[in-house]
Amino acid sequence: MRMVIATCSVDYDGRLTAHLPLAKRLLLVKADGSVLVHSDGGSYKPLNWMSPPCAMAEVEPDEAEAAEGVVAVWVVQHAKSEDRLRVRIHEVHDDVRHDLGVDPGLVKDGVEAHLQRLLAEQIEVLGEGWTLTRREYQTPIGPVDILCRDATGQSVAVEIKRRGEIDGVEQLTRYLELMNRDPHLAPVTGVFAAQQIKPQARTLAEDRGIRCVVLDYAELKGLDDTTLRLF
Amino acid sequence: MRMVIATCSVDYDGRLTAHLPLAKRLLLVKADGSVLVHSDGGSYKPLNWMSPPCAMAEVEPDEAEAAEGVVAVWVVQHAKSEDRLRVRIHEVHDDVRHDLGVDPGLVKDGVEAHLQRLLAEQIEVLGEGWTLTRREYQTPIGPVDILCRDATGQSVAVEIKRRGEIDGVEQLTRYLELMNRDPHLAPVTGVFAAQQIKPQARTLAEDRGIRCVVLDYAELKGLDDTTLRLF
DNA sequence: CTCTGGATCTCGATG
DNA sequence: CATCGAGGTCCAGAG
Repeated sequence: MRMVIATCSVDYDGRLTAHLPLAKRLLLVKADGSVLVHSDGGSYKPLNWMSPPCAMAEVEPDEAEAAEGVVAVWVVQHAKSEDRLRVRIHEVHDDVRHDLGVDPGLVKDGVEAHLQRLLAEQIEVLGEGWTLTRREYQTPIGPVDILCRDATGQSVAVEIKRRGEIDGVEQLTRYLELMNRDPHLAPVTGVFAAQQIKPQARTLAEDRGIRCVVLDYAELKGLDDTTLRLF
Repeated sequence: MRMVIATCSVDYDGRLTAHLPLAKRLLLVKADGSVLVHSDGGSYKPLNWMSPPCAMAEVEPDEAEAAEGVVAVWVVQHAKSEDRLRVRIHEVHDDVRHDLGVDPGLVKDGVEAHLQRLLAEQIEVLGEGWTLTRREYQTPIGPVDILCRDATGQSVAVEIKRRGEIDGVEQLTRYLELMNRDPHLAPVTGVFAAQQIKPQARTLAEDRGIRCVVLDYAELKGLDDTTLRLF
Protein backbone atom coordinates (compact mmCIF):
# COMPACT_ATOMS: atom_id res chain seq x y z
CA MET A 1 0.00 0.00 0.00
CA ARG A 2 1.43 3.33 -1.12
CA MET A 3 -0.13 6.49 0.28
CA VAL A 4 0.61 9.77 -1.45
CA ILE A 5 -0.70 13.18 -0.46
CA ALA A 6 -0.43 15.32 -3.58
CA THR A 7 -1.74 18.41 -5.28
CA CYS A 8 -2.98 16.96 -8.55
CA SER A 9 -5.54 16.95 -11.33
CA VAL A 10 -7.11 13.69 -12.49
CA ASP A 11 -8.69 12.57 -15.76
CA TYR A 12 -10.61 9.36 -16.32
CA ASP A 13 -11.44 8.16 -19.78
CA GLY A 14 -13.35 4.92 -20.31
CA ARG A 15 -17.00 4.15 -19.79
CA LEU A 16 -17.36 7.86 -19.26
CA THR A 17 -15.12 10.89 -19.24
CA ALA A 18 -14.49 12.66 -15.93
CA HIS A 19 -12.14 15.36 -14.72
CA LEU A 20 -10.95 16.50 -11.30
CA PRO A 21 -9.53 20.03 -11.14
CA LEU A 22 -6.26 20.76 -9.36
CA ALA A 23 -6.51 20.16 -5.58
CA LYS A 24 -4.78 18.45 -2.69
CA ARG A 25 -5.88 14.82 -2.40
CA LEU A 26 -4.97 11.38 -1.09
CA LEU A 27 -3.75 8.90 -3.72
CA LEU A 28 -3.75 5.23 -2.70
CA VAL A 29 -1.89 2.66 -4.76
CA LYS A 30 -2.75 -0.87 -3.66
CA ALA A 31 -0.54 -3.93 -4.03
CA ASP A 32 -2.54 -5.11 -7.06
CA GLY A 33 -1.83 -1.83 -8.91
CA SER A 34 -5.30 -0.36 -8.37
CA VAL A 35 -5.49 3.35 -7.57
CA LEU A 36 -7.97 5.33 -5.47
CA VAL A 37 -8.25 9.13 -5.37
CA HIS A 38 -9.86 10.30 -2.13
CA SER A 39 -10.87 13.71 -0.84
CA ASP A 40 -11.33 14.56 2.82
CA GLY A 41 -15.08 13.99 2.83
CA GLY A 42 -17.96 12.20 1.20
CA SER A 43 -18.65 8.52 1.61
CA TYR A 44 -16.43 5.52 1.03
CA LYS A 45 -16.51 5.98 -2.73
CA PRO A 46 -13.37 7.63 -4.10
CA LEU A 47 -13.63 10.72 -6.30
CA ASN A 48 -11.98 8.67 -9.00
CA TRP A 49 -10.29 5.27 -9.23
CA MET A 50 -9.04 2.39 -11.34
CA SER A 51 -10.11 -1.12 -10.45
CA PRO A 52 -7.85 -4.14 -10.86
CA PRO A 53 -6.59 -5.71 -13.01
CA CYS A 54 -4.58 -2.66 -13.99
CA ALA A 55 -1.04 -1.31 -14.08
CA MET A 56 0.31 2.02 -12.90
CA ALA A 57 3.20 3.67 -14.73
CA GLU A 58 4.89 6.88 -13.61
CA VAL A 59 5.98 8.88 -16.66
CA GLU A 60 7.71 12.22 -17.24
CA PRO A 61 5.42 15.18 -17.95
CA ASP A 62 5.52 16.46 -21.51
CA GLU A 63 6.61 20.02 -22.28
CA ALA A 64 3.16 21.57 -21.99
CA GLU A 65 2.52 19.78 -18.70
CA ALA A 66 5.92 20.79 -17.31
CA ALA A 67 5.17 24.41 -18.21
CA GLU A 68 1.97 24.15 -16.12
CA GLY A 69 3.96 22.90 -13.13
CA VAL A 70 3.36 19.15 -13.46
CA VAL A 71 6.24 17.23 -11.86
CA ALA A 72 5.01 13.70 -12.54
CA VAL A 73 2.23 11.90 -14.42
CA TRP A 74 0.70 8.60 -13.37
CA VAL A 75 -0.90 6.61 -16.16
CA VAL A 76 -3.09 3.83 -14.82
CA GLN A 77 -4.25 1.49 -17.59
CA HIS A 78 -6.89 -1.17 -17.12
CA ALA A 79 -5.64 -4.59 -18.28
CA LYS A 80 -8.79 -5.70 -20.11
CA SER A 81 -10.34 -2.51 -21.46
CA GLU A 82 -9.46 0.92 -22.75
CA ASP A 83 -10.21 2.49 -19.37
CA ARG A 84 -7.42 4.83 -18.38
CA LEU A 85 -6.74 7.12 -15.43
CA ARG A 86 -4.27 9.96 -15.69
CA VAL A 87 -3.03 11.73 -12.56
CA ARG A 88 -1.04 14.92 -13.10
CA ILE A 89 0.95 15.67 -9.95
CA HIS A 90 1.97 19.25 -9.23
CA GLU A 91 3.34 18.76 -5.73
CA VAL A 92 3.97 15.77 -3.46
CA HIS A 93 3.34 16.49 0.24
CA ASP A 94 3.85 12.96 1.52
CA ASP A 95 4.67 9.54 0.08
CA VAL A 96 4.86 6.44 2.26
CA ARG A 97 4.60 2.69 1.70
CA HIS A 98 3.54 -0.14 3.98
CA ASP A 99 3.36 -3.86 3.42
CA LEU A 100 -0.02 -5.03 4.73
CA GLY A 101 -0.09 -8.63 3.55
CA VAL A 102 -3.26 -10.43 2.45
CA ASP A 103 -6.39 -9.66 4.45
CA PRO A 104 -8.23 -12.58 6.09
CA GLY A 105 -11.50 -11.05 4.93
CA LEU A 106 -14.93 -10.11 6.21
CA VAL A 107 -17.35 -12.26 8.17
CA LYS A 108 -20.95 -11.16 7.56
CA ASP A 109 -24.12 -11.99 9.40
CA GLY A 110 -27.70 -10.84 9.35
CA VAL A 111 -28.30 -10.60 5.62
CA GLU A 112 -31.53 -11.51 3.89
CA ALA A 113 -30.30 -15.02 3.06
CA HIS A 114 -29.66 -15.66 6.73
CA LEU A 115 -33.09 -14.36 7.71
CA GLN A 116 -34.62 -16.67 5.11
CA ARG A 117 -32.75 -19.69 6.45
CA LEU A 118 -33.72 -18.90 10.07
CA LEU A 119 -37.38 -18.37 9.24
CA ALA A 120 -37.53 -21.51 7.11
CA GLU A 121 -36.12 -23.53 10.02
CA GLN A 122 -38.68 -22.00 12.37
CA ILE A 123 -41.70 -21.58 10.13
CA GLU A 124 -43.97 -22.21 13.14
CA VAL A 125 -43.07 -18.65 14.18
CA LEU A 126 -45.73 -17.62 11.64
CA GLY A 127 -48.39 -19.77 13.27
CA GLU A 128 -48.89 -23.01 15.18
CA GLY A 129 -49.09 -26.03 12.94
CA TRP A 130 -47.50 -24.29 9.93
CA THR A 131 -45.18 -26.43 7.83
CA LEU A 132 -42.45 -25.61 5.34
CA THR A 133 -43.04 -26.67 1.75
CA ARG A 134 -39.77 -25.29 0.38
CA ARG A 135 -37.40 -22.32 0.16
CA GLU A 136 -36.80 -20.55 -3.13
CA TYR A 137 -39.96 -22.00 -4.71
CA GLN A 138 -39.57 -21.45 -8.44
CA THR A 139 -42.20 -19.64 -10.49
CA PRO A 140 -41.94 -18.43 -14.10
CA ILE A 141 -41.31 -14.87 -12.87
CA GLY A 142 -38.75 -15.75 -10.20
CA PRO A 143 -38.35 -17.60 -6.92
CA VAL A 144 -40.72 -17.12 -3.97
CA ASP A 145 -38.60 -16.88 -0.79
CA ILE A 146 -40.62 -19.43 1.17
CA LEU A 147 -43.65 -21.52 0.31
CA CYS A 148 -45.37 -23.13 3.28
CA ARG A 149 -48.76 -24.34 4.53
CA ASP A 150 -50.83 -22.99 7.39
CA ALA A 151 -52.53 -25.19 10.00
CA THR A 152 -55.46 -25.83 7.61
CA GLY A 153 -53.08 -26.98 4.86
CA GLN A 154 -53.60 -23.91 2.68
CA SER A 155 -50.55 -22.66 0.75
CA VAL A 156 -48.84 -19.46 1.90
CA ALA A 157 -46.16 -17.54 -0.03
CA VAL A 158 -43.71 -15.62 2.17
CA GLU A 159 -41.63 -12.71 0.92
CA ILE A 160 -38.70 -11.80 3.19
CA LYS A 161 -36.88 -8.47 3.27
CA ARG A 162 -34.60 -6.82 5.77
CA ARG A 163 -36.43 -3.57 5.19
CA GLY A 164 -39.98 -3.95 3.99
CA GLU A 165 -40.85 -1.37 1.36
CA ILE A 166 -43.48 -1.01 -1.33
CA ASP A 167 -41.53 -2.79 -4.04
CA GLY A 168 -41.38 -5.89 -1.87
CA VAL A 169 -45.19 -5.88 -1.58
CA GLU A 170 -45.48 -5.46 -5.35
CA GLN A 171 -43.14 -8.40 -5.87
CA LEU A 172 -45.17 -10.63 -3.56
CA THR A 173 -48.40 -9.47 -5.23
CA ARG A 174 -47.08 -10.59 -8.63
CA TYR A 175 -46.19 -14.01 -7.24
CA LEU A 176 -49.60 -14.39 -5.63
CA GLU A 177 -51.45 -13.43 -8.82
CA LEU A 178 -49.49 -16.02 -10.75
CA MET A 179 -49.74 -18.80 -8.17
CA ASN A 180 -53.46 -18.29 -7.73
CA ARG A 181 -53.92 -19.09 -11.42
CA ASP A 182 -52.50 -22.56 -10.71
CA PRO A 183 -55.40 -24.83 -9.65
CA HIS A 184 -52.99 -27.16 -7.82
CA LEU A 185 -51.85 -24.32 -5.54
CA ALA A 186 -54.80 -21.93 -5.28
CA PRO A 187 -55.87 -20.44 -3.00
CA VAL A 188 -52.49 -19.01 -1.94
CA THR A 189 -52.29 -16.27 0.68
CA GLY A 190 -49.34 -14.00 1.35
CA VAL A 191 -47.09 -13.06 4.24
CA PHE A 192 -44.76 -10.08 4.02
CA ALA A 193 -41.98 -10.60 6.60
CA ALA A 194 -39.27 -8.05 7.35
CA GLN A 195 -37.15 -6.74 10.20
CA GLN A 196 -38.79 -3.38 9.67
CA ILE A 197 -41.92 -2.58 7.65
CA LYS A 198 -42.52 0.95 6.38
CA PRO A 199 -46.03 2.32 7.04
CA GLN A 200 -46.77 2.74 3.30
CA ALA A 201 -45.74 -0.83 2.60
CA ARG A 202 -47.88 -2.12 5.47
CA THR A 203 -50.92 -0.18 4.28
CA LEU A 204 -50.54 -1.47 0.72
CA ALA A 205 -49.97 -5.05 1.87
CA GLU A 206 -52.92 -5.13 4.24
CA ASP A 207 -55.14 -3.49 1.62
CA ARG A 208 -54.33 -6.47 -0.58
CA GLY A 209 -55.00 -9.00 2.15
CA ILE A 210 -51.33 -9.69 2.72
CA ARG A 211 -50.37 -10.28 6.33
CA CYS A 212 -47.36 -8.32 7.65
CA VAL A 213 -44.94 -9.87 10.13
CA VAL A 214 -42.04 -8.02 11.76
CA LEU A 215 -39.11 -10.39 12.27
CA ASP A 216 -36.89 -10.07 15.31
CA TYR A 217 -33.49 -11.21 14.08
CA ALA A 218 -31.97 -11.63 17.53
CA GLU A 219 -34.98 -13.66 18.65
CA LEU A 220 -34.94 -15.90 15.59
CA LYS A 221 -31.25 -16.47 16.14
CA GLY A 222 -31.81 -17.15 19.83
CA LEU A 223 -34.48 -19.73 19.03
CA ASP A 224 -32.07 -21.23 16.53
CA ASP A 225 -29.37 -21.52 19.18
CA THR A 226 -31.86 -23.06 21.63
CA THR A 227 -32.93 -25.57 19.00
CA LEU A 228 -29.30 -26.47 18.38
CA ARG A 229 -28.70 -26.92 22.08
CA LEU A 230 -31.55 -29.42 22.33
CA PHE A 231 -29.79 -31.80 19.93
CA MET B 1 -7.42 13.37 6.72
CA ARG B 2 -5.79 11.03 9.22
CA MET B 3 -4.07 7.93 7.90
CA VAL B 4 -3.24 5.16 10.34
CA ILE B 5 -1.56 1.86 9.52
CA ALA B 6 -2.51 -0.50 12.33
CA THR B 7 -2.85 -4.12 13.27
CA CYS B 8 -6.48 -4.26 14.31
CA SER B 9 -9.75 -6.15 14.43
CA VAL B 10 -12.99 -4.44 13.42
CA ASP B 11 -16.64 -5.02 14.29
CA TYR B 12 -19.61 -3.39 12.61
CA ASP B 13 -23.03 -3.56 14.14
CA GLY B 14 -26.01 -1.91 12.51
CA ARG B 15 -27.90 -2.90 9.40
CA LEU B 16 -25.91 -6.10 9.62
CA THR B 17 -23.24 -7.56 11.83
CA ALA B 18 -19.75 -7.97 10.39
CA HIS B 19 -16.37 -8.83 11.82
CA LEU B 20 -12.80 -8.43 10.56
CA PRO B 21 -10.21 -10.66 12.22
CA LEU B 22 -6.90 -9.26 13.44
CA ALA B 23 -4.70 -8.03 10.56
CA LYS B 24 -2.61 -5.07 9.40
CA ARG B 25 -4.79 -2.51 7.61
CA LEU B 26 -5.11 1.14 6.59
CA LEU B 27 -7.53 3.22 8.67
CA LEU B 28 -8.65 6.52 7.14
CA VAL B 29 -10.38 9.13 9.26
CA LYS B 30 -11.82 11.91 7.13
CA ALA B 31 -12.41 15.48 8.21
CA ASP B 32 -16.16 14.80 8.67
CA GLY B 33 -15.43 11.98 11.14
CA SER B 34 -16.16 9.14 8.72
CA VAL B 35 -13.86 6.13 8.87
CA LEU B 36 -12.73 3.71 6.14
CA VAL B 37 -10.92 0.42 6.72
CA HIS B 38 -8.92 -0.64 3.66
CA SER B 39 -6.86 -3.70 2.84
CA ASP B 40 -4.12 -3.81 0.22
CA GLY B 41 -6.35 -5.21 -2.52
CA GLY B 42 -9.89 -5.58 -3.73
CA SER B 43 -11.88 -2.77 -5.28
CA TYR B 44 -12.51 0.76 -4.13
CA LYS B 45 -14.96 -0.45 -1.51
CA PRO B 46 -13.45 -0.57 1.98
CA LEU B 47 -13.59 -3.79 4.00
CA ASN B 48 -15.61 -1.87 6.54
CA TRP B 49 -16.57 1.76 7.09
CA MET B 50 -18.82 4.31 8.76
CA SER B 51 -20.48 6.96 6.63
CA PRO B 52 -21.07 10.51 7.79
CA PRO B 53 -22.67 11.97 9.78
CA CYS B 54 -20.79 10.19 12.53
CA ALA B 55 -18.31 10.80 15.33
CA MET B 56 -15.14 8.93 16.23
CA ALA B 57 -14.08 8.56 19.86
CA GLU B 58 -10.86 6.94 21.00
CA VAL B 59 -11.40 5.10 24.29
CA GLU B 60 -9.25 3.01 26.62
CA PRO B 61 -9.47 -0.76 26.18
CA ASP B 62 -11.27 -2.58 28.99
CA GLU B 63 -9.48 -5.20 31.06
CA ALA B 64 -10.33 -8.15 28.82
CA GLU B 65 -9.25 -6.25 25.72
CA ALA B 66 -6.01 -5.10 27.33
CA ALA B 67 -5.26 -8.71 28.23
CA GLU B 68 -5.58 -9.60 24.53
CA GLY B 69 -3.09 -6.89 23.59
CA VAL B 70 -5.48 -4.10 22.57
CA VAL B 71 -3.81 -0.71 23.05
CA ALA B 72 -6.68 1.51 21.87
CA VAL B 73 -10.33 1.23 20.82
CA TRP B 74 -12.02 3.48 18.31
CA VAL B 75 -15.78 3.75 18.66
CA VAL B 76 -17.38 5.31 15.59
CA GLN B 77 -21.05 6.07 16.19
CA HIS B 78 -23.45 7.12 13.45
CA ALA B 79 -25.27 10.35 14.34
CA LYS B 80 -28.75 9.32 13.18
CA SER B 81 -28.91 5.57 13.74
CA GLU B 82 -27.66 2.82 15.98
CA ASP B 83 -24.93 1.88 13.49
CA ARG B 84 -21.62 1.52 15.25
CA LEU B 85 -18.10 0.60 14.21
CA ARG B 86 -15.57 -0.63 16.75
CA VAL B 87 -11.88 -0.80 15.86
CA ARG B 88 -9.63 -2.61 18.33
CA ILE B 89 -6.04 -1.56 17.73
CA HIS B 90 -3.22 -3.91 18.75
CA GLU B 91 -0.32 -2.02 17.18
CA VAL B 92 0.08 1.31 15.39
CA HIS B 93 2.68 1.24 12.58
CA ASP B 94 2.09 4.75 11.26
CA ASP B 95 -0.17 7.70 12.06
CA VAL B 96 -0.11 10.89 9.98
CA ARG B 97 -2.49 13.78 9.37
CA HIS B 98 -2.87 16.14 6.42
CA ASP B 99 -5.20 19.04 5.82
CA LEU B 100 -6.64 18.64 2.32
CA GLY B 101 -9.28 21.36 2.26
CA VAL B 102 -12.58 21.05 0.41
CA ASP B 103 -12.44 19.32 -2.97
CA PRO B 104 -13.73 21.23 -6.02
CA GLY B 105 -15.47 18.04 -7.14
CA LEU B 106 -15.92 15.88 -10.20
CA VAL B 107 -16.84 17.04 -13.70
CA LYS B 108 -18.62 14.29 -15.65
CA ASP B 109 -19.30 13.93 -19.32
CA GLY B 110 -20.72 11.30 -21.61
CA VAL B 111 -23.59 10.11 -19.47
CA GLU B 112 -26.98 9.05 -20.73
CA ALA B 113 -28.48 12.50 -20.20
CA HIS B 114 -25.83 14.02 -22.44
CA LEU B 115 -26.42 11.42 -25.15
CA GLN B 116 -30.14 12.18 -24.96
CA ARG B 117 -29.58 15.90 -25.38
CA LEU B 118 -27.23 15.44 -28.32
CA LEU B 119 -29.53 13.01 -30.12
CA ALA B 120 -32.58 15.21 -29.52
CA GLU B 121 -30.73 18.13 -31.08
CA GLN B 122 -29.76 16.02 -34.07
CA ILE B 123 -32.77 13.76 -34.46
CA GLU B 124 -32.19 13.67 -38.24
CA VAL B 125 -29.30 11.31 -37.46
CA LEU B 126 -32.04 8.64 -37.24
CA GLY B 127 -33.36 9.45 -40.72
CA GLU B 128 -33.83 12.27 -43.19
CA GLY B 129 -36.91 14.35 -42.51
CA TRP B 130 -37.33 13.08 -38.93
CA THR B 131 -38.54 15.69 -36.45
CA LEU B 132 -38.40 15.92 -32.67
CA THR B 133 -41.74 15.89 -30.84
CA ARG B 134 -40.28 16.12 -27.33
CA ARG B 135 -37.75 14.74 -24.86
CA GLU B 136 -38.90 12.93 -21.70
CA TYR B 137 -42.39 12.33 -23.10
CA GLN B 138 -44.52 11.38 -20.11
CA THR B 139 -46.53 8.15 -20.02
CA PRO B 140 -48.36 6.62 -17.03
CA ILE B 141 -45.46 4.14 -16.54
CA GLY B 142 -42.63 6.64 -16.92
CA PRO B 143 -41.01 9.01 -19.37
CA VAL B 144 -40.00 7.94 -22.90
CA ASP B 145 -36.51 9.34 -23.61
CA ILE B 146 -37.43 10.85 -26.99
CA LEU B 147 -40.66 10.96 -28.96
CA CYS B 148 -40.27 11.99 -32.60
CA ARG B 149 -41.82 11.54 -36.05
CA ASP B 150 -40.30 9.87 -39.09
CA ALA B 151 -40.43 11.36 -42.59
CA THR B 152 -43.99 10.03 -43.07
CA GLY B 153 -45.16 11.68 -39.84
CA GLN B 154 -45.53 8.43 -37.91
CA SER B 155 -44.62 8.53 -34.19
CA VAL B 156 -41.40 6.89 -33.03
CA ALA B 157 -40.39 6.26 -29.40
CA VAL B 158 -36.63 6.26 -28.79
CA GLU B 159 -34.99 4.62 -25.79
CA ILE B 160 -31.41 5.71 -25.16
CA LYS B 161 -28.80 3.81 -23.16
CA ARG B 162 -25.05 3.99 -22.95
CA ARG B 163 -24.92 0.22 -23.00
CA GLY B 164 -27.89 -1.45 -24.63
CA GLU B 165 -28.98 -4.54 -22.73
CA ILE B 166 -32.11 -6.63 -22.52
CA ASP B 167 -33.76 -4.62 -19.76
CA GLY B 168 -33.62 -1.53 -21.97
CA VAL B 169 -35.50 -3.40 -24.72
CA GLU B 170 -38.08 -4.56 -22.19
CA GLN B 171 -38.55 -0.99 -20.99
CA LEU B 172 -39.09 0.29 -24.54
CA THR B 173 -41.46 -2.60 -25.25
CA ARG B 174 -43.65 -1.60 -22.30
CA TYR B 175 -43.79 2.00 -23.53
CA LEU B 176 -44.71 0.88 -27.05
CA GLU B 177 -47.49 -1.42 -25.84
CA LEU B 178 -48.97 1.41 -23.82
CA MET B 179 -48.60 4.10 -26.48
CA ASN B 180 -50.09 1.90 -29.17
CA ARG B 181 -53.30 1.71 -27.13
CA ASP B 182 -53.64 5.49 -27.53
CA PRO B 183 -55.56 6.16 -30.80
CA HIS B 184 -54.04 9.66 -31.03
CA LEU B 185 -50.50 8.22 -31.13
CA ALA B 186 -50.81 4.73 -32.69
CA PRO B 187 -49.10 3.35 -34.61
CA VAL B 188 -45.87 4.01 -32.71
CA THR B 189 -42.65 2.26 -33.72
CA GLY B 190 -39.52 1.93 -31.59
CA VAL B 191 -35.83 2.78 -31.87
CA PHE B 192 -33.31 1.37 -29.39
CA ALA B 193 -30.26 3.66 -29.45
CA ALA B 194 -27.06 2.99 -27.52
CA GLN B 195 -23.32 3.44 -27.74
CA GLN B 196 -23.01 -0.32 -27.64
CA ILE B 197 -25.74 -2.93 -28.13
CA LYS B 198 -25.31 -6.45 -26.77
CA PRO B 199 -26.15 -9.26 -29.23
CA GLN B 200 -28.92 -10.63 -27.00
CA ALA B 201 -30.52 -7.20 -26.73
CA ARG B 202 -30.28 -6.68 -30.49
CA THR B 203 -31.86 -10.06 -31.21
CA LEU B 204 -34.73 -9.41 -28.81
CA ALA B 205 -35.31 -5.88 -30.15
CA GLU B 206 -35.31 -6.87 -33.80
CA ASP B 207 -37.56 -9.83 -33.06
CA ARG B 208 -40.05 -7.29 -31.73
CA GLY B 209 -39.70 -5.00 -34.73
CA ILE B 210 -37.61 -2.47 -32.82
CA ARG B 211 -34.83 -0.85 -34.83
CA CYS B 212 -31.37 -0.78 -33.24
CA VAL B 213 -29.06 2.20 -33.71
CA VAL B 214 -25.49 2.37 -32.44
CA LEU B 215 -24.64 5.92 -31.39
CA ASP B 216 -21.15 7.33 -31.89
CA TYR B 217 -20.70 9.76 -29.01
CA ALA B 218 -17.67 11.51 -30.48
CA GLU B 219 -19.45 11.93 -33.80
CA LEU B 220 -22.64 13.29 -32.20
CA LYS B 221 -20.52 15.72 -30.21
CA GLY B 222 -18.57 16.71 -33.32
CA LEU B 223 -21.79 17.39 -35.22
CA ASP B 224 -22.96 19.39 -32.23
CA ASP B 225 -19.80 21.52 -32.30
CA THR B 226 -20.21 22.04 -36.05
CA THR B 227 -23.81 23.12 -35.54
CA LEU B 228 -22.73 25.55 -32.86
CA ARG B 229 -20.05 26.97 -35.10
CA LEU B 230 -22.65 27.82 -37.78
CA PHE B 231 -24.41 30.23 -35.44
C1' DC C 1 -17.51 -18.95 -17.69
C1' DT C 2 -21.88 -15.86 -17.65
C1' DC C 3 -25.94 -14.25 -15.49
C1' DT C 4 -28.79 -12.51 -11.64
C1' DG C 5 -30.12 -9.99 -7.70
C1' DG C 6 -28.74 -7.72 -3.28
C1' DA C 7 -26.14 -3.80 -1.17
C1' DT C 8 -24.17 -1.00 5.66
C1' DC C 9 -25.18 0.15 -1.76
C1' DT C 10 -23.82 5.60 -3.37
C1' DC C 11 -25.30 9.52 -5.93
C1' DG C 12 -28.05 12.75 -8.24
C1' DA C 13 -32.52 14.52 -9.89
C1' DT C 14 -37.12 15.46 -9.02
C1' DG C 15 -41.67 16.18 -6.79
C1' DC D 1 -38.30 15.47 3.04
C1' DA D 2 -38.95 11.06 0.35
C1' DT D 3 -38.83 8.60 -3.99
C1' DC D 4 -36.86 6.87 -8.17
C1' DG D 5 -33.34 5.46 -11.37
C1' DA D 6 -28.62 4.80 -12.77
C1' DG D 7 -23.96 3.33 -11.60
C1' DG D 8 -17.01 3.34 -14.46
C1' DT D 9 -21.93 0.30 -9.77
C1' DC D 10 -19.47 -3.84 -6.59
C1' DC D 11 -20.24 -8.46 -5.07
C1' DA D 12 -21.50 -13.27 -4.20
C1' DG D 13 -23.99 -17.18 -5.46
C1' DA D 14 -26.04 -20.19 -8.95
C1' DG D 15 -26.16 -22.41 -13.44
